[in-house]
Amino acid sequence: MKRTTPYSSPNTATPDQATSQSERATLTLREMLVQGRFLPGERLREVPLAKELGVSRIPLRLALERLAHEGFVDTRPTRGFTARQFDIADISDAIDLRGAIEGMAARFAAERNVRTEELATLRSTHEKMAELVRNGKLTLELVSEYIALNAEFHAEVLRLSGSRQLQRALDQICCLPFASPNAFLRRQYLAPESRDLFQMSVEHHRAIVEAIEFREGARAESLAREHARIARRNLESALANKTLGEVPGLQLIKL
Amino acid sequence: MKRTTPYSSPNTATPDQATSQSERATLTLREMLVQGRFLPGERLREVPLAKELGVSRIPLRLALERLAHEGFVDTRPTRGFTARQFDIADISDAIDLRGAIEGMAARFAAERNVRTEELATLRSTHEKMAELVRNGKLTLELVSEYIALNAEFHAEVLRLSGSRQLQRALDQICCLPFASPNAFLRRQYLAPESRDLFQMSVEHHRAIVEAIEFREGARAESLAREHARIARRNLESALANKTLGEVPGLQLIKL
DNA sequence: ATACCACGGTTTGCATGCAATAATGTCCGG
DNA sequence: CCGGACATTATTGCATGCAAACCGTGGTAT
Repeated sequence: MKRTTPYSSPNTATPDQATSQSERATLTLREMLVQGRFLPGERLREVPLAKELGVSRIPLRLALERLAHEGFVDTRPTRGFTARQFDIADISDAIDLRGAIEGMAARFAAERNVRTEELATLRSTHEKMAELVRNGKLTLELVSEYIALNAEFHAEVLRLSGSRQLQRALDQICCLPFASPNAFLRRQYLAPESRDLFQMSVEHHRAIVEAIEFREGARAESLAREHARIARRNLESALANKTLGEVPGLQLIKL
Repeated sequence: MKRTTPYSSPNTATPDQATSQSERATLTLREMLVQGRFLPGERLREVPLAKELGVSRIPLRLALERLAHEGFVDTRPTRGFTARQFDIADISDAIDLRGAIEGMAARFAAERNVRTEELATLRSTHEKMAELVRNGKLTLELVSEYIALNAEFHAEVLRLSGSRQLQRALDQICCLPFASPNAFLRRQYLAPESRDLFQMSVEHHRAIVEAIEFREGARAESLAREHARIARRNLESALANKTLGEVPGLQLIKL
């Protein structure tokens, strides 16, 4: 039950490779919740759920406890767990919150990181992304590559901030699948203004690297904040076009 | 195991009034961890710990799981839990992070809250605090009252933000006892510049209310951020004067 | 001397079953 | 016909005990 790297959020792991029953239960249940398998507010009874998941109640309970901390279920003592409902405000705010924390991370990186050569990885990741976007049309395959690089980029900024607390805070926000920086990228790929959005992202990244390099903390911070707003544009666009299907975790939104 | 109101952080509850074994275990263990009862990195073996706490391993395990999410213990699968070590950077960053989130809350309150009469509670809480500080010397008793009002004030700003996500984020940060807005107040009471710091706090609050009232989001945000820095001043001062004892959770800091 | 493996004790992970509490249905009085 | 007390069922909370994974030790082969 370790989340090894930031932004490699839990949704990427598959239940099959779980090392323990409680981990399998956690992964499967989280997936079920994200898929909207439960009605909002629906009570999750332990015995039937355990039978369905093929685990006993003890690991199931541990899984529910974790998911409660991650915000997927609510808990009332001696009255069990209920599926959590999210609304648009939750998504918007979660994205903004991520922006604020990533903003702090970028600022810390700018203010604290001294050695230029430490920026090599960040710069190289940025270059690869810029290359992808520069070279003609993005295929689905290239988008997957972009997504991986994007996760790397965000993780590297976080690493450069050197702050465990920021890391923790971001981990906890990105538990919500729709709050992660990659949440909307597959959908963005389908958007009419797709190309523009990817280009804007890359330009944001470029400027962030530059700001960190020149120790421009305030600039780095506001850039990272604004960068997160692309996700909100995608959210609005997805809502308008009813293309929520491409976005992980958006099935369980109350409209 | 519900945290009903924000800022009424877990440390206030006593293990005696726990309704379940796992809750009692959580409260007791958290207290033990905060008191520095374990060496940093020390492995927490379930059987002896359970015996010491007078509960069985199942509720203890649930407690450990929760504390892992709160950041007090680390976990490695099949290798148990270990006591977490904190350092000065963790505290500083946690305080800054709180400032950032409270800043967002203040901004949201300014940008979203429309009706003036909704500010009545906030204003009244602020007035009471101002009164306390205005009327001569703060006794220990008055400081306790101040602390309660301070929690109320911060909770009210959060409430006015209307954001569940911010609430969640703040709850999670304030799990760390030294990150809460009240963490340093008892210590601040003992500081030579005590009076000035309380006055400064009240002035911050006044300005925050004003900014919210006039919909000055950016101002509200930066005020709330700066307001949190008072805690960092207290931290530095406590470090310099070696008066860490007055600050909850500062026994477990590696210097 | 070092690397490897076998093995015993220790510790975690989990399934089962029981007790206590909450939800639900039933019956009776108004 | 409706509301409240009580009985019944359903559901959570937990203790016990067992099995598997892990760690350290010692012995053996290279």
